[in-house]
Amino acid sequence: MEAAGPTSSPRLPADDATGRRPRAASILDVAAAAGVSYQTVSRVINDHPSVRPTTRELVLAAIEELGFRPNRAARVLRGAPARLVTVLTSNTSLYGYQAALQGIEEAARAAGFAVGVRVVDSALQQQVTAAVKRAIEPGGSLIVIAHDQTGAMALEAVPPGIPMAAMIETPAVDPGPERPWVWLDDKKAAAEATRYLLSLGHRTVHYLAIPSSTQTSQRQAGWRQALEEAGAPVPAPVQCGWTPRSGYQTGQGLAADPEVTAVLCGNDDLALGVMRALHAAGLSIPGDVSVVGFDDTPVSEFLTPPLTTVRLDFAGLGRSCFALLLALIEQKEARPPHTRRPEPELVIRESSGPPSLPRGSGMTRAAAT
Amino acid sequence: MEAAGPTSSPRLPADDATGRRPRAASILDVAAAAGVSYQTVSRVINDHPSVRPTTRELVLAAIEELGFRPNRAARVLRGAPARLVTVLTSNTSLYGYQAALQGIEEAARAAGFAVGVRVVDSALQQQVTAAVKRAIEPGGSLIVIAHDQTGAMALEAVPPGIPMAAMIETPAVDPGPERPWVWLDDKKAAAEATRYLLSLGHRTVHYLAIPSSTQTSQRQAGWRQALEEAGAPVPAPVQCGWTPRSGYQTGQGLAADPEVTAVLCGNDDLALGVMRALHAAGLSIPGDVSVVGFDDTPVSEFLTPPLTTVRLDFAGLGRSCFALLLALIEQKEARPPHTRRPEPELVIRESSGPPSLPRGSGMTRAAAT
DNA sequence: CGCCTTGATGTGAACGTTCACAATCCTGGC
DNA sequence: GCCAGGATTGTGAACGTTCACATCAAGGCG
Repeated sequence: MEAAGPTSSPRLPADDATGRRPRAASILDVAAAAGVSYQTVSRVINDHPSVRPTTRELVLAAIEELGFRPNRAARVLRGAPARLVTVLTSNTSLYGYQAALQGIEEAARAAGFAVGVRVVDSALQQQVTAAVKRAIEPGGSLIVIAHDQTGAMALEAVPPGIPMAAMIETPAVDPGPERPWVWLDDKKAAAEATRYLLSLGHRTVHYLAIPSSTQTSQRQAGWRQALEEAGAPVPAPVQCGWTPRSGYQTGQGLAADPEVTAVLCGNDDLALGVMRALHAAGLSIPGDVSVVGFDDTPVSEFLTPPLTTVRLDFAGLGRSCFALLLALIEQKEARPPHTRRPEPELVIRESSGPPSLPRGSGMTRAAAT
Repeated sequence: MEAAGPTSSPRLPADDATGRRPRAASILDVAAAAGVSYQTVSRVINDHPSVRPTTRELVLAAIEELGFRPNRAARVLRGAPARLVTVLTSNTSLYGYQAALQGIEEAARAAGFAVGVRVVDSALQQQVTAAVKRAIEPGGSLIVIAHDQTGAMALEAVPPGIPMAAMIETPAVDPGPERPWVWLDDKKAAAEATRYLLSLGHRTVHYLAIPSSTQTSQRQAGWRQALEEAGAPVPAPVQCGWTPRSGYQTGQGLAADPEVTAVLCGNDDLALGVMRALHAAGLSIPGDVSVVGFDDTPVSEFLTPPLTTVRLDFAGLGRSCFALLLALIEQKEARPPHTRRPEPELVIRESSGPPSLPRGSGMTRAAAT
């Protein structure tokens, strides 16, 4: 690390004798070196068919020697697509967002696209609109992560005509293939998780909601539907934030309510906070209360107890989303590829189990009816 | 979400009647609308002093009306700095990297810079060098996150002359202010955490190392130094990966070794895995083994038990790093601002406590001298 | 009153690339 | 040996911006 090595000069913009950064080699420099016209060089770097093989070799050698790389700005100025995707998101640290970004980056890199990130953190439509406008570059494209209110507003604010795809919350009705939108079907998954908890013998399941761009998310709708189909009582869903702290605060309330024996949390961070609060209140998991999360973050498997959760492949969704965008840009068939949607999957671990009624009776404390 | 709203057309690149995207307004359009020359418009958007106030108003009105925004590509082509920073990193999901990226993004956004992300995932110098070359845009700048081998290779591969700053591992000796490098001094923090554990009465502290770009990281050196100064035995450090799984696997070995009563982990994810393994082996934390991590990730406070850890402000470091880069680019005084380094801080929670010798004697099993 | 300075504005050129079109070179058929 | 016609190569222009320089009006000053 501390070896001075070959790069011993301080990294300052001005570098050579003239005090100017040495201009990068251009197509003209290559042309001169190869003894051809600049247009021939252009043809070579664009794989135009009618270049004599010997000429091509000549040019390629010159390119190699001069370390030539085409100037992206010039291409874009000329009207070429910039092979750039800017990700619009309200957050970069929450698991779902971060994993989505990772998936997009992977796919974009594989396709030779540059990736930009622009965080939009306002809740005011006007400011969001302005931020979206700033994010639009000539020749560029957009992916909007619209898992929340701000994201949905950003999606709304994207003007027509610019290549775009979006990751959205599960919609109530399929918007149809002409909308460049992808999502994970978490309604089904929420229902499955709820049915699973009911099947363990719980009388009902309480739901902790993460913020949503809609009044009631499909995640919540799936939960409700499963309860109703089973004839179980439907408790009021509890509105929470995204963070473990939010789950912790909510969990303190749940701990005091002996009716609560099973909790479905809108994400794993909430579940983590809930488990902490329950544990601190002297309740055992899953002995007294079962806790199920959403996401399957990398840590969930190693919590105490390991968390039962619905795995959501946000990285895969990000890759799909980019694939959709790419198809749109390249317009192969004018029909979006309708990429496979990664299926959510319930991962059963140790934070869920049969109830021991009345709660608290089990191994922890004496019953109190 | 599903409201068709004002944007009812499918988002396809071709949009208006001609099938071409409508060209964005240029400086010439604005000039025509305002009845001045294009150069005057250029002067207005660049805050050139000698424009008559009335003229300026005229131009600004035209800009507003046409929704004009200067074409970045054209400016860059002309030689202007692109106000673009590309973050080179080997990872986007690990906490330290992700928090650093977040900090950089915040600072960059505040300064009106666009942010690019480029993941370099090879361990081969040649491939890393090629990736770095590809990441360099005329007029652009670079931030290298060099917390690991790949990052250090990338840093090495950045040619002189392009504006760059880097986040590095704590160096053994201060490289001096002319290196545009920032870091968190985790040597001191590691020593502090180690002394803290010794002060609780532990005979020694075991260290689980995350991968490093150097043979022995300063984090590890701080641990060793604290042990030596206290005259405590120095166990062989255990090389681990980054993930909870890696910590879990290592933790299984530690659980079997009755000598181990205090473990210092290179990051919180390792600590999490270790705690899981110890717990699974029937050991109590901190009763049998104390566990201390590094990072203070958002979940650490809510683990069972809450994790004692060294808080590292990667987001703050990212902001500092960008500030350094910006100073370099703007060359105010040719002296880097020597931004304040966020200080690591030991956060004592419940995963650490006095030992109960011999291990397992305390409340868990019978003593055996 | 005319010269010089200063402020305000306009014109030409250049950044690096690709498109449209023109020019040149072959190759083969007759 | 000549010419059609494809293959190959070259020239001019344009993308949107800013720098360098020219122009023009107005004002200060001797």
